[in-house]
Amino acid sequence: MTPTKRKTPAAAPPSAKAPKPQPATGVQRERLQMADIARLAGVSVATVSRALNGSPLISRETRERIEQLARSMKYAINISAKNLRLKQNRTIAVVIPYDRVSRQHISDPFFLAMLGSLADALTERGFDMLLSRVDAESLDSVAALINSGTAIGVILIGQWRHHDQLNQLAAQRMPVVVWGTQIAQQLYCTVGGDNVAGGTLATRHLLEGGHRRIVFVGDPALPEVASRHRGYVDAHAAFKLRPDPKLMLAVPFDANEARAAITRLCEGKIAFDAVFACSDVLASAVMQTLHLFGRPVPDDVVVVGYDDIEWASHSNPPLTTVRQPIGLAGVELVDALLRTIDGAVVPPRSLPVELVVRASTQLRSG
Amino acid sequence: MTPTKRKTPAAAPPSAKAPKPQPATGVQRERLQMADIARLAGVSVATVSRALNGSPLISRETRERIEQLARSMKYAINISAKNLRLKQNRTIAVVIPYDRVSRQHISDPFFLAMLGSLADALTERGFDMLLSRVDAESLDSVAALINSGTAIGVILIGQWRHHDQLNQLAAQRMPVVVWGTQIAQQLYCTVGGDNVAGGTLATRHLLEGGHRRIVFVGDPALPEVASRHRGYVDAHAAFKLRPDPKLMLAVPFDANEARAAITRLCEGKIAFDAVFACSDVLASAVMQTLHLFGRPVPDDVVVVGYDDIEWASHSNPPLTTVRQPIGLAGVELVDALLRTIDGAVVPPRSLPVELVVRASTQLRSG
DNA sequence: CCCCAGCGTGCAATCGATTGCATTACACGC
DNA sequence: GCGTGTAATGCAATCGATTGCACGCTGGGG
Repeated sequence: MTPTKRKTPAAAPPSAKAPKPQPATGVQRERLQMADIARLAGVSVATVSRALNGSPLISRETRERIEQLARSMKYAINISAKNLRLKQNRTIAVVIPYDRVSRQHISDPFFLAMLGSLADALTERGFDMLLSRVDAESLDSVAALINSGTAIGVILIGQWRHHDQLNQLAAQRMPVVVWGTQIAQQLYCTVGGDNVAGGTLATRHLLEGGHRRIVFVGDPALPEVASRHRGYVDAHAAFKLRPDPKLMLAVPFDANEARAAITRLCEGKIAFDAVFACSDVLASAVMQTLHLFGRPVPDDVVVVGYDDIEWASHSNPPLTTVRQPIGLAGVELVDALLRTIDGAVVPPRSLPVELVVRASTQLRSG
Repeated sequence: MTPTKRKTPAAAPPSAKAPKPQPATGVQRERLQMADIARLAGVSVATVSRALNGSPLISRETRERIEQLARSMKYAINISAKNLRLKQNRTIAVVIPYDRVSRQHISDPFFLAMLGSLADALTERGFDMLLSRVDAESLDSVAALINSGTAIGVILIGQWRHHDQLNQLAAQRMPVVVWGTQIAQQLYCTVGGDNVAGGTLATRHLLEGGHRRIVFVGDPALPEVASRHRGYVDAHAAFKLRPDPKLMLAVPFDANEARAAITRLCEGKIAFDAVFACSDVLASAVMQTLHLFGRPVPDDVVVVGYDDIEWASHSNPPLTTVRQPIGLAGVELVDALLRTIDGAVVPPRSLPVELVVRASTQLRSG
């Protein structure tokens, strides 16, 4: 009958508590815990726990006393224990895949801005942000983040060419949201700028400026770029035009390749009077190369970029570009992810973009 | 005493396991746990734990069988439980303070590169990287990260003007390492590029090029900039020169302010033939402004930057700059932090920098 | 005067993994 | 045949917080 009530060592020495097993590798210092607060307050840990969590079971008086004490002792709860007990976790992983072959780090300022936006959105909702470097070829490690309980969801920045792998992740019911564009038959949720509209806006602006041979710079193998290209084609169609395929420069988001491609174009004597680049970084490379060939922007060639990174307004000349709604992006990504985690099937969402006209597309008077 | 080899629990219901208490808010899905693997393998959880941790107590045969099973079932350990039991944690917080007043996000590509470098270094050592946004004015929240056990150490990117607060943190024995420069009487550990040497290298290069009126762009209230300025003065001294105070533009790391300052200088008819900017972003703003004033780089004015972000080699003209050892930086910061966590008092460390000469300081022949 | 509702608290089980110690099986020597 | 050593494994306590249930106390109604 006696349910072996785990009897505490009869006369527990009031101060010493267990033979303290030497912290493993010093990876965590000794910390105040709930039992300490309880002892000091002359109540049980249960009461402390309830008090600090604002349970109505505890009298206001007791609660305030305990809160006061905890604060003055700078008590901070042990998150591991809490998470274990509650089977809970408030860590979201943010992943920027990187290219294994080139071992190249993503260096586009656009991504820093996105990280900042995500950090804000997550912090505001009380989540921690785990930044993770993942080989773009093996997104399996994304699954490991979830499976090990390290994070409860993943935000992937950049869809790249990993549609299939993303679908696989989603099929395993991994809570994943991707910054990218909507693709047919995708199982995962994407949030992204309205890339078709962006492409259209930029191209229409150029066409309205009287330009007819508009170079497109960007790798259409990437879904986002493909959408922008569709916008580019659509805008032409609205003018009853069809873009010359020779003006398509399929280069990845890499300034060097953009330079090389523009160089080939110039040396190939292919005529063009405008460039639509799929990122401001690419646009920068393009402008620089044009300069080398003695083709001034905007007098000879006009250029439009994409993203509206801070640099765009400082460049020489300032760059006309399609502004992505970075601030909104963070909020929407986090929102979508949290809903996914809660089991909802969240439809892809595309956010409005706008054209910011600057000097790179305005002919100087004179 | 029937010597049954390894008896399995007589008639354990093979599938059902406990009355499953409904996951709190869906914040964590139901997951495979060690007990499941143990049951499937016909051993105890203790054996599974030892096997997966490579304990020599377990026979090779058993270990391999369990490893195999765990892998095929895609078992992933529960980190919270492990951390709780081991009083351990492998999360490092990386903090980029941001300015509360301007609510401005750090947008310098240099920081993205640094983040990448840190992510690599931490991943390699098996640590998670928690990216945290912290108001630069209240670094207390840094202490909270540690106290709550969320992270075991903090890497701060940027010393800014928070020397005193950093000292306070260190005085509380918070494991903190800062990317910055060594200051007298600092209690915390810094790792940084050799800023004095960087300033000297850049300035000497300009002086050797025959330039004598060298503008300095950067806010000497920031310790790193102050060191670079010392290098700037030292280099002058080596040439038996003293820089003209009027050529000191004390602007923070903000392109707009740099533009404004250069504009004032130009409009003020103050003569200068070279600029040393304390970041490539500032250098970019400077070059653009000079262009507006019809002062070509490098023909009229030469410019040196700092950091060697990727853009520097693509700018127009390509920018001469002081290269910071980003890759090394991540490794060294992590190293220093881990040693600090282990209780060592780690001395500040400064890393070698090098001058990368490009077209922005080379007079075009012709 | 007794019973019971209701409030405030405490007890003890629980989350999932680790590990000191106990236990089992077997081999070997005397 | 028995004691003893060794190798392999299991038992159960433990990490720190949460929470269902039990319990003690108080006051009002019967």
